[in-house]
Amino acid sequence: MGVTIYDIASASGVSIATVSRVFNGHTRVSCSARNQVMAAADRLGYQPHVSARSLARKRANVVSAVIPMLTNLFFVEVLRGLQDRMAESEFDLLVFSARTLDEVDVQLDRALARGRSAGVLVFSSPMDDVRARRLTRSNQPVVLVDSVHDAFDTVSTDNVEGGRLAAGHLVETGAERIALVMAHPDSVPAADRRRGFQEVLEAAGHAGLASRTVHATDELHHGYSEQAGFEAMRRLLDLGEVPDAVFATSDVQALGALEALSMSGLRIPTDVRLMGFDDIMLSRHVGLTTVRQPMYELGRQAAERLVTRIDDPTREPVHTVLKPHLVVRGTTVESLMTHFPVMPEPVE
Amino acid sequence: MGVTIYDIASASGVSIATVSRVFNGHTRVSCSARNQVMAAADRLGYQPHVSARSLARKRANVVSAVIPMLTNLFFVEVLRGLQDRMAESEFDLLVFSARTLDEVDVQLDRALARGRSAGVLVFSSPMDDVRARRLTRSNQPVVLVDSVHDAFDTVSTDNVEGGRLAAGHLVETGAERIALVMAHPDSVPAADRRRGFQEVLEAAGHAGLASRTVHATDELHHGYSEQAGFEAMRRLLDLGEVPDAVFATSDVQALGALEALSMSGLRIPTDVRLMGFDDIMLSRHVGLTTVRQPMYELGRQAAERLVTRIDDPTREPVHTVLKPHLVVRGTTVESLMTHFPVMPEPVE
DNA sequence: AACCCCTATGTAAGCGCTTACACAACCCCG
DNA sequence: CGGGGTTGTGTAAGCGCTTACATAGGGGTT
Repeated sequence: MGVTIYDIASASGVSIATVSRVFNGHTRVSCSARNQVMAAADRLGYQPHVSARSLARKRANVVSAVIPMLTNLFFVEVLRGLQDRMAESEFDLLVFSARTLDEVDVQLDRALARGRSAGVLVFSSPMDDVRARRLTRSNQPVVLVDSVHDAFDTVSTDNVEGGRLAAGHLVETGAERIALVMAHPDSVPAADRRRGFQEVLEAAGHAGLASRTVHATDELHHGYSEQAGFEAMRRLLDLGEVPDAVFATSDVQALGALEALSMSGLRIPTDVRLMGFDDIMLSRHVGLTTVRQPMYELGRQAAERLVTRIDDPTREPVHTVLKPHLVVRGTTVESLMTHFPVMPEPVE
Repeated sequence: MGVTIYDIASASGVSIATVSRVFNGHTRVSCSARNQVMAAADRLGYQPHVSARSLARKRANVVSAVIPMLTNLFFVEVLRGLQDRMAESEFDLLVFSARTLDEVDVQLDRALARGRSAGVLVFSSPMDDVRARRLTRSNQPVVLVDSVHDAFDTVSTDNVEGGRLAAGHLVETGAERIALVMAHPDSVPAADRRRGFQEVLEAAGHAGLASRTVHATDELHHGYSEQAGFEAMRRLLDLGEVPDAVFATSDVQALGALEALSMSGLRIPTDVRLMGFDDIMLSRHVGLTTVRQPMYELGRQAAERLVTRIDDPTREPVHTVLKPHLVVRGTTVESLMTHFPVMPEPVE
């Protein structure tokens, strides 16, 4: 059924070792032997058997990516970066996506299965010690994306700085009663964003953020969903005082908040300025001001890092931190508010 | 480094065959032996070696998905359905995404590599005979999604019907000068949509569609991009006559067209009605009228079909055709036009 | 011509698992 | 109590490949 190196060997009059060598470029093989083998392989349509190879080499030519919530477009963008980098390498990409945060551990198990992959990318998953030990024990190269831990390579965005950018922008637009729609407090990125946000606000003499903070809580996604943002915003409005600016710790939440605000008859940005975090594709179309994470780059660099580490598993962990950027659109600046926002952007 | 069945065998005082049997549920094993093995495996942290297993079983526990253009949110939705179904099975999912349509063949090659996977899902790729033969020769279970070919299982949407729905809606809204933004003519789904569209238009006595048809051409994506839609719309407007309704064969194209229209100072839907096809997430937020493909379901069913076929490779190919639905929003009906559209929808 | 070294190749031992086959122990029945 | 059928287990032969080691030539050197 399948053409094996034995077939090629007998068809080209050499031993299987030579055939194998040809297909690995490895050792020196005479030109004539190489040609014979190539010709035979071509004629018979030989393809090396992937599993046999991984077994013999003790190394898979696949890497795993564990991604929570493919519903969040953030991950889609990151995934693209990942894909693009991986396509350039010898590795294929196994995607383990989790519908809920609880499922992450299940998928992590699948991803870590022995012989499964040469390395693992873990996205946006809080790294408690239990999980970290699991990763360490698996004895595989690991790269964390959008979360940080000393023991592993990490690629993430400077979330504190992102929070600062957001606060700076809102203050500049003259906002007074600034509110915050937070994700689940366990989310480290969200906590960091808040920290930077608060820091700048306090420095600018704005008090009372705490009383205007609501948590988007949905058990499944740590608050990172439109629904959760919507509900959080409703709760915020129910508090009585209408804020004149809202920062949501992610775009999906901001979109939910947007719905809630406009349902309450509030005008954006006249009555309330609104901004998010990430800059997913949608935000451009909706005209949402946000802090851009270089998502594609996050994915690309993570892939890069993993490939490097697979090559040399002994080096010290490297922590890459990418800079976020402010992207000002209509939800904070009246003059930028158009129903149909900007020009299509060519794809990265 | 790795715990093998040999370790478990000696630790539990049985032979490797018994250990293997325990881990495959397969043959009858005595309760006591089973317990011993389980205990030892637990104690030593045994995990079966994935590659060794595939090699011995002659069957991988992985399936491949070849997906063009993860930039198009359509595929993201389908991918989610796929993922969800696969998570329920024993199979893990290898994702081969292509940046351009040309890359599809490259990725197909990787996906078809011998021993790589138990089956392959191919998305939205025109099936010429060359490709079909490649797939057949690879001798693997194959399921086509969003494209059709007699020799394989397929899961797709009734695109002709979708085209009819679109035309019906536009005619109903009283449109007179109806235009079409097509994808590359090689795209079978787009051609089908056009066919249904045209059919209804002619039946309703509308002539001249041909002269109001432009092709979104971008070499890389068969016209399925915002940019291509934008440019096509510009060309359409340059023709002189301003249409009062435009149907684009996909939402991404429609979004590009939307930009072009509003840049020309045309009001939507007052001056020009606009609709797309797919109903990607974005469309809801932008308020784009469209014909909804059940994308998630497309993915799920494709996965289902593949799993079934892997179980029984001999059965006749099955062709599943899902029904599209009209989704009316603000870009065709004035009264539905709100700046910030609808309530967040819970995720499927 | 004896020596050494280098290159090209072959032989065979795995990699960790599945599974056909053989066999021993046991039970039921006549 | 012996024959025939279970049932549980072990032995060993792969699955298709990589690779350490051995070996056979073929120079080049002294």
